[in-house]
Amino acid sequence: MRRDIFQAIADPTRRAIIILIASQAMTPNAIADNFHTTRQSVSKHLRILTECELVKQEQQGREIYYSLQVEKMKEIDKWLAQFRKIWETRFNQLDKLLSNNR
Amino acid sequence: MRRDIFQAIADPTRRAIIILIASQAMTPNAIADNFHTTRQSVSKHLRILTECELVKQEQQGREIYYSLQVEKMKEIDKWLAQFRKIWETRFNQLDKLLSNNR
DNA sequence: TATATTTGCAACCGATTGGCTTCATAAGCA
DNA sequence: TGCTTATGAAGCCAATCGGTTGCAAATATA
Repeated sequence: MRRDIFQAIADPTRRAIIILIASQAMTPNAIADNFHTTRQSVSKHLRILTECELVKQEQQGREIYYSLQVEKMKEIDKWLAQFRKIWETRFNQLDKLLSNNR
Repeated sequence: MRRDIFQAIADPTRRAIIILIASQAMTPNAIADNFHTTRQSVSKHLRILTECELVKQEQQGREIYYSLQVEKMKEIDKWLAQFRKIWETRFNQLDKLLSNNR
């Protein structure tokens, strides 16, 4: 079973969950209230997000609070970095071109 | 059929293709040489990448050169931006905490 | 013109995905 | 001690995915 961060953020519901719990920890029930789907389906998404360490749990009585492990998001940022170099170079070239034609 | 950039980069082969053609345009045959898969399978990946505008084609005789539309990658960067804010804030809080304990 | 090369597309197939229902477990509450 | 609430796990199912083979079209080459 492939379980990497890119596959995790491929699903729109999971991306929405990530945004939802980015600023505050939430329980599965509270998260599910925000979607037109069952609590069990959200639970499955949370398991996937947990497995690739994008999310961490904190038990509090019988409730479990889920929150984003924002550090993990840097992995995507790191992957993007190699392209950022390219698009910055292209921008500079365009910039130079515009300067020469002034 | 869902066809967004996040689903496009979910597949490891597609991510490898993206990196491969990031610096130079390549034909499907040349791209397929880099993978342990058939040319048709690569062709299918290229179609998906084209459909979500991550890649553009340039016909040259009977050959078609594929290259990365690096601008499109900024969409991921834009999505990441909202989390970048959070992890920078956390870093600053940690920084402050360290300063206070100095 | 006949042949080879480059490519995309359609059809098929097994594996995976995302949702659902059902059930088991554990914690709070009357 | 029952009853309710919060949650995860298992099993089912239709849809999708990624790969394969086979074929057709267009371009280059002899």
